[in-house]
Amino acid sequence: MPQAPSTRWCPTPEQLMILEEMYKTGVRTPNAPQIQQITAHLSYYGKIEGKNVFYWFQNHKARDRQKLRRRLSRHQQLLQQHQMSLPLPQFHPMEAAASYSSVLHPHQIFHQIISPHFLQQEGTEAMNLISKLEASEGEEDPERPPATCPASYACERVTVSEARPPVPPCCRPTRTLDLFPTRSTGLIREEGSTSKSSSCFTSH
Amino acid sequence: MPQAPSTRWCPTPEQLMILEEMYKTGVRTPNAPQIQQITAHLSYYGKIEGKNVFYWFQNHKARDRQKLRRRLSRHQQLLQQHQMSLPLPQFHPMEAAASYSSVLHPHQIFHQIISPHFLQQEGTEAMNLISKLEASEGEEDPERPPATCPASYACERVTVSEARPPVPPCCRPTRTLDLFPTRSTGLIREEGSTSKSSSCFTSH
DNA sequence: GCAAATTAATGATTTATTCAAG
DNA sequence: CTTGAATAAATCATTAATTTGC
Repeated sequence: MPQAPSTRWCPTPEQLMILEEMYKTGVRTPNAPQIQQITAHLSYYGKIEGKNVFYWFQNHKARDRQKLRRRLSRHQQLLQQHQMSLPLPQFHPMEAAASYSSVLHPHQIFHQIISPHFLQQEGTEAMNLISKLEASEGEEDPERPPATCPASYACERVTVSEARPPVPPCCRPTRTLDLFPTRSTGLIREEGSTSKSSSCFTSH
Repeated sequence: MPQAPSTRWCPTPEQLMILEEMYKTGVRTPNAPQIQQITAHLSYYGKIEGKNVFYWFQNHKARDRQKLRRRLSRHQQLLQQHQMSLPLPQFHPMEAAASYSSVLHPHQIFHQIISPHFLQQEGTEAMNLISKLEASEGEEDPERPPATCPASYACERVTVSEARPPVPPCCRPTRTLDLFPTRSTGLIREEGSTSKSSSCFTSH
């Protein structure tokens, strides 16, 4: 492949890595001299112009903000939805929230089966942290030798599993799965996409 | 108690299969309700808690990224060797950092070069910069729907594109899983969609 | 073949960052 | 400037694979 004209800058992995490092370090809107300098360094790894550097920071910063905004609005929606009654038969708050907008991919989430217990466990993580901090009494989960639960985020203790016997490996049903019904999908996007978190819905 | 305590969750093949399917489909960071739901379903196949699901996605995602990064840096090295002929006037920290392989220590790297005057950015100058830098063709647009990938890591331009189709029918266990929908959104960013195929399927 | 010894995977924790709100 | 919220990265720890000596 003769390599098309290549109308625009295509950062090499090294360049990208360096730029991201700088971003992490705090660089956001480098001024002309800075850009020059950066460009000079990056040019070692491949063709690049000052404007590329400039645009990169502009875009990166903007997209970062955008990402956050999205997360935020999603989160808010989630909170809001929690207070409303379920609009649709199968549309749960979380789904609605998660699937929302900007990304235009309303997909998400496996709704369907949402069992009743769903709505009651929202207490979660806050509780977790609190109990953790208070070093209260261990409730369920007698045997949790060390650190008890999930550190920061994680999760809520789902008690769902207790509804069913452990199912020793040898007894596992093999045929099984019946899974999720489908439709929705997962959310994708990237890591942050969904509203955040695995926890936290307790409003704050 | 003859039975060893078994300190950590050991996913059953079915659970693993389902989780991987979900991952492939795009699920990356399920939020609490989603985790609950997933947990509820998976609990049918064996003991499992919400935190296990949470951790699984965290780890899987992280290791996927890690894998990609590793591939990338290898690629970089190759590229570098190509350019290695260029004499270096002086080896700057950033270059050194960038050039050395996978696990680089992020912090510290750029501090020296940048910190000093770098952080004193002046917002207003941005516009002028464009002209200065000769930003002739106004391309990039800061706020753009994430149709593509968020500049951030995103494009770590992986050359390995592996947009895989939703779920190849042929690979689905016949009567078992019925997994999900599968609709790929193709959004996945940095991590390729692949999930590792786990080795744990056998035995258990 | 089969365990003890090693090594590879991967579950679980901890630590650092990021942006925004107060 | 500090704190809140939510990770992602780094790291620790255990389990499963495998290799190896008999």
